[in-house]
Amino acid sequence: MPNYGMRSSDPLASTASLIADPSRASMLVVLAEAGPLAVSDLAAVARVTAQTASEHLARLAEGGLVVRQQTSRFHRYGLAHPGVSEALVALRKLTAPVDSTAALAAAPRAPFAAELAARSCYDHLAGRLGVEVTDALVRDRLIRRESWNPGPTRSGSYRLTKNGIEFLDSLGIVSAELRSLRRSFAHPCMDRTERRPHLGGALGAAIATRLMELRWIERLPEGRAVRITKAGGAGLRERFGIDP
Amino acid sequence: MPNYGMRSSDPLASTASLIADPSRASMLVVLAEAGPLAVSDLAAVARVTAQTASEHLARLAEGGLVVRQQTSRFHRYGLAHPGVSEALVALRKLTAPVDSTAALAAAPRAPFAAELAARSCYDHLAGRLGVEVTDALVRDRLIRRESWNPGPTRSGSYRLTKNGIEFLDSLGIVSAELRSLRRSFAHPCMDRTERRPHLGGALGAAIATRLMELRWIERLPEGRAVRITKAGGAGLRERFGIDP
DNA sequence: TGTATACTTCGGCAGATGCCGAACTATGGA
DNA sequence: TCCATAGTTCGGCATCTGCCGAAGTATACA
Repeated sequence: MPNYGMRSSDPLASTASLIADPSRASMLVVLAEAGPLAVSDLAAVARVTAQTASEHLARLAEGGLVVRQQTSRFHRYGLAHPGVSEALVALRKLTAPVDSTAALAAAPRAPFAAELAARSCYDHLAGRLGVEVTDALVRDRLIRRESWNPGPTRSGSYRLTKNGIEFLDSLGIVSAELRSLRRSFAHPCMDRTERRPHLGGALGAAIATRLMELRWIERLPEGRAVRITKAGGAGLRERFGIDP
Repeated sequence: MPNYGMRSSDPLASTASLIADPSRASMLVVLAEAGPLAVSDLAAVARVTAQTASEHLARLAEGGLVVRQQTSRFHRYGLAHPGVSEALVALRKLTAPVDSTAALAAAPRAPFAAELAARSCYDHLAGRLGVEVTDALVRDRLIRRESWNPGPTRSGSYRLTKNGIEFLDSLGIVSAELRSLRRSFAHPCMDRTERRPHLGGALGAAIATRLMELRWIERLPEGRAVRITKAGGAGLRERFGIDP
């Protein structure tokens, strides 16, 4: 935003401007969801080059939203404090019209079963759809579960295979940068209702985002439910081999 | 922000961008503090012309942050729902570094009494300084208390006198637009520690903002305390006739 | 020592946007 | 009926900033 005539720089506005960019916003969301990440991973998530991601992260760090953690040779950026994700949540609540009674009254009742079957877990898919997509990816050897960094919090990690890269690329998910995802954050996230893991982390988020872009799924105006569209049913059947 | 290549428009980012402009941010803050206001008043607060304010308000309304209330001939814009002010608060918490232990350790201990004496009450002055400034304005007949719209929530209202307009103008606070402030929002706000009213509302916010610009007071990195600078001490003595 | 990898900095381009002057609309009162 | 006031719309300007290619740094490993 231009700064005409000497305006006093408003801290509120400048903080908001850090989140006001789509690339930075997606980075922050993924950091809130998946924990500290490397620059290249965040670049892949935001679909920008490493240079651009680096600049964004520098700005976020200067603004105090993220911190740079130096572990041996690799940097990682993480959210600076819980207040950041709280602010993201508060902002997110403003996206919907939020006239709750009117929204409820206006909501169509028809696709109720589909709503329950497909949910989003903050930024990735959950519910039956999330589990089925994950199962399909494992079944077709597009991702492989690894006990790479076992521990109490992360029960494991998925690794993207070469075929998986090609598959996602054909789906328009990222591009060559996905290589960096290959050895990083794609972790299982236990589903509450299905009692089985679904794909979380940045990879899960990237898939969910892409399915939204393709209009295969649509976020419902209220809550976390997502709806599988007609095109989505066909697409998921054809490309993922699942029958939603 | 440019929208290169076809990026999926992120609702989180676009919501944040509504707050990311200093003019809009100040309008939202004042609306949260003082309730629904007319376009001209908000223009005065943001220090922009009515045209610009109108455009900003249209954007905010389209984004669902404010609503336009039509009362007879005069429009008023107000916050659409409480979530907006909650988001403002959440964002505000991010302005300070907030590494609380480190911030506390790094904070200089010297001007402690001054910190307590001067505080800000969201966006206007509170504490001893707030009360003294208000008293001085009343004493010099620059504002006059009116029981214009008495009620349980707003115990009254201040009205800016003609002398008051000139005084504020000489301080560089607004300009001729302050005329519109004259018949609107400048309400007393009970101070918790001083047990006496200080000047709240948009007028109070405008004064606080101007004192910040003049570097007469400085917001401390943490909390609501403000510090009276050396120049501020002299200025407040000379112009307001108070001895902080 | 040289190479590979991860990241950062620099320079320049392109598009978005805030700002205002001027003109237009709508409403209420002289 | 005409005018005054509040608000909006339009056009153009200036500036900001996100984006990338290219080049520069730093660290580990052969």
